Amino acid sequence: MTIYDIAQEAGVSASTVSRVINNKKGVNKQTRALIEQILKKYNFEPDASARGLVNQSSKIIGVMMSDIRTMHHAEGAYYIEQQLQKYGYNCIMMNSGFSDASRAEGIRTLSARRAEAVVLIGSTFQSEGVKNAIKEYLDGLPVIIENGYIDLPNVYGVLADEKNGISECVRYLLDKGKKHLVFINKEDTPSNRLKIQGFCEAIQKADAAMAPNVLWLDGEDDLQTSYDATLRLMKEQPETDGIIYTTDFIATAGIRALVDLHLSIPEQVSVIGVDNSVYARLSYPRLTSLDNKMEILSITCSDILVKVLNGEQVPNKMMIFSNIVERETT
Amino acid sequence: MTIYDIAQEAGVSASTVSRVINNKKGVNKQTRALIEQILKKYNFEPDASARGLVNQSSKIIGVMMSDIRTMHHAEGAYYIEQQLQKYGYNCIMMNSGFSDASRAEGIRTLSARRAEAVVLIGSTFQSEGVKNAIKEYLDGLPVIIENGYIDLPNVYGVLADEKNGISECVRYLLDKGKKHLVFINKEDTPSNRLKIQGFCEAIQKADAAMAPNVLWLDGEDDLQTSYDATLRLMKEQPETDGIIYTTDFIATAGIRALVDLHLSIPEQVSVIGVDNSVYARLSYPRLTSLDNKMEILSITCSDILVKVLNGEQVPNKMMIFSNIVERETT
DNA sequence: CTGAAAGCGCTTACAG
DNA sequence: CTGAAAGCGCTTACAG
Repeated sequence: MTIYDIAQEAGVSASTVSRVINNKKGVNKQTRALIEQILKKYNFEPDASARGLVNQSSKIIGVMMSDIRTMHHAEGAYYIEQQLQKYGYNCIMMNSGFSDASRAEGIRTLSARRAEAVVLIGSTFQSEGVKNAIKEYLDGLPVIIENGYIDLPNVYGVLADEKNGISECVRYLLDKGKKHLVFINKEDTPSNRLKIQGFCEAIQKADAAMAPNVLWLDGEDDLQTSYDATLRLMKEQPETDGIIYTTDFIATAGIRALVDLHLSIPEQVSVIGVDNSVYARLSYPRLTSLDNKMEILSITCSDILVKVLNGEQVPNKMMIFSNIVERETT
Repeated sequence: MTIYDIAQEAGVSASTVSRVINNKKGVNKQTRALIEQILKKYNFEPDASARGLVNQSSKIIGVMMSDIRTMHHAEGAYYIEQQLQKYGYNCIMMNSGFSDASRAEGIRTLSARRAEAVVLIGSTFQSEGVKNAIKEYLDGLPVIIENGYIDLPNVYGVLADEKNGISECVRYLLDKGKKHLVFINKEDTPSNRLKIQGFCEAIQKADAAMAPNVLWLDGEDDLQTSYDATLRLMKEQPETDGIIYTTDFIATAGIRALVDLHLSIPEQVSVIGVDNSVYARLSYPRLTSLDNKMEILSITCSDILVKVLNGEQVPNKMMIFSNIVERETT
């Protein structure tokens, strides 16, 4: 069913039907009513491809993340989609995985779809490969990165200040009288590197003699790996009295190890996670966490995107401050 | 940049460029090489809208869920997208919220986009409103519902057998010698109704004199509500020795209430959740859970969708069996 | 207020 | 092996 079928049944031309569909004025009242009635009768929807073609506007936004099963990515995608829907945009979701090749491929697809903007969710998009793909396929198109930034005129970044956030965590633990802090990391991402940097700087500023103690997890099963590593840590370095985990998720497993070792939390060992996610609330004991404000980050991304699409001026780079949410583990 | 620009630079017609782009044979080797080189030079991607228009195929699948921030919905969306990507399809993600009106609106949009199929993730899409929207806007188009079914020739459903699953949970607890079971529910969804039905039937089959004890939670904050309700339950009905929560998520909060009451788990009270999600593993103690096999469900949905798109014959309705995964709470 | 015509960017018989 | 032409379903000046 096309606009011509409707036109024929109404005894008018396609032009008139188009005018009615698009609510343009200058159509006879009777005619308009008749056409509207026929439109409704068939639940006719004009073909978005044809419309996009003639209007040179796809009304499509590409939303790319490594894996939407990661809570934060889903959150970002949610806010973006909800916000853009209001403006008549639809979102193509792309789970890119973690390789630059597949990300470039996704960006290419988005270019073929004539997406009007692209949102990249996660700090891992901050890579040379992605930068090149943007230059090659997304020339001039607005690109927003959630918790990341790439130095290109058409790229906008909204970042969480995790580096200072972690530094604050260190100072907070030191203030509580803790002396032997460990940072437990997992995955080498720009975001995690900043956290480690914040950890090391704060330690060294507090006591130049202290060597920052950073542990890298390595294994398939994040929870099991974190549990095992924490068990080992407390055996090999029993003086440890404060642990910062790079995410709440792995922190919960580490806490379980401490509980199983009958260490009292926070008296003997304090624990801090990152994300202030639902995991922090579910944890036993409930987990103190660095809130990197993903919700605000996500909403800010949406707002910026809408502004860019409306041709408004926005800063290329913004930072949202993180803060500590205290619970039972400190 | 269009196919004509490429054609001009190569000194050929658009037809030939199109042939090269689509890997059709019958193009001079030299010409093909030249065109390919120019294509690469500009990173040219043919406009998907124009292609879709002439080919009468959008290569777009609509993926709709109430809220992708729900872990299960994200999982479903992930598998669908990954699977379909292999076949050249892209997915439009729609967070429909919970009202039939906004769902109908989303389905309408998908129809305008000329989506070639629609996937609905979650049992709540099993409603009259959605059924009507499908009839009105998606006539004949394949629709797959994850964990739900609607009786329409073009609708396919893959369901989790949660009813029997919960019955099994009841029998399992009774076998452990538990005598006073409670089912704690949240939200009135088709899926939850089946769980309650499974609970009641199993109780009454075991002992016709026993009155099934079902509690409905009501409140904004799921975790807090579940915590409070569990506290109250144990005060008012201290004989309770087995609780089944409708999801792992709310179970974790209930467990915390039991822990705070210094009740020993599972000796005094056994607990079972549903979903076998990551929450069950994070819970303290670790939560026994009814695995409704969301991953298999999601993968099965993708497979069915691909088959339907390939014109293969598939059953309209399938059921995946649930089973209990034992952990520390039983 | 209305319609014929051109054009958006592509693909595909058809003719050569 | 190649190109001119028609057509996919729409919108929008233009003329009346």
